Amino acid sequence: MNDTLQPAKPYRCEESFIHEDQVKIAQEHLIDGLTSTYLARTFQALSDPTRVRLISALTNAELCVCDLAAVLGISQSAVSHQLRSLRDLRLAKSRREGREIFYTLDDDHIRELYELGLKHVQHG
Amino acid sequence: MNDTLQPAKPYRCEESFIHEDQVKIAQEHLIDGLTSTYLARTFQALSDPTRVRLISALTNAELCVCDLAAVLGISQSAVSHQLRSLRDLRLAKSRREGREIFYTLDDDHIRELYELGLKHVQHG
DNA sequence: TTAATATATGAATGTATGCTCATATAATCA
DNA sequence: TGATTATATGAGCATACATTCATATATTAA
Repeated sequence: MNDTLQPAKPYRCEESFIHEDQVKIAQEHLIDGLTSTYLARTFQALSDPTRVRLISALTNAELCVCDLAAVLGISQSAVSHQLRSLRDLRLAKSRREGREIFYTLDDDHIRELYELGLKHVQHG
Repeated sequence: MNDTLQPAKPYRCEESFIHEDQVKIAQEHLIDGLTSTYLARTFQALSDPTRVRLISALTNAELCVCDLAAVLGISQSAVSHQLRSLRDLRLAKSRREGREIFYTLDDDHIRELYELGLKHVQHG
């Protein structure tokens, strides 16, 4: 039959990739939905000024909730809520001593992430 | 006069720091409000699954909007909106070629941040 | 046991954000 | 020029989130 009767549809984006080679590379590095969700959550934990300040305060010291609130100048409740986020996402961990609870960064990845981000901000 | 008539107020959190030494260290590392805002915004750019996937696709390839949409399997409009966020926050940059616009990561800090975050997620 | 203190948490509220839909802009092609 | 294609963007909507307020839990002191 005559293939030309139905003109080939234009090489449009919705139907096929335009730049096959680059797309191939991109597909190899593309992360899946679940990984992207977890990764996004990690960065999300650092996406608030208050939490970033908490991280900065904890980079080299172990502090109780009360002192963290005082250092940042915000309410105890607000600090507690944010610390919970940091704890849930394994960015910070806590230790009880009597009626106080002391917080530190969970591991060195966090400090590295924080410092790398800071470098980016201060460099631009 | 007798100092004991007015009992010294308890060493409460609202009035003074409890752990002076740790507080001092924390204060030295505490970042100011403006810096924390900028830093938080940078992380915020990475705090969404779609944007993280865009970053992952761009780690080793330069892609046009259309191919990015196809690779991620989402609408062109959604991609454009997210690319704008990435551009505004200097995580990605664009280059026009005819009617196509190609995106790449803005600099190596971004790739490093992404890879460090990924390491954290995959390690836990 | 009662009071005081440190921390956590649920509800409410205002604000931000991500997507979709429709449309605008910009570049190429016929 | 008019049609097509690639990308950008504004409005609208539904959802998520950060803070505050009130209150609960847990530990120590009296």
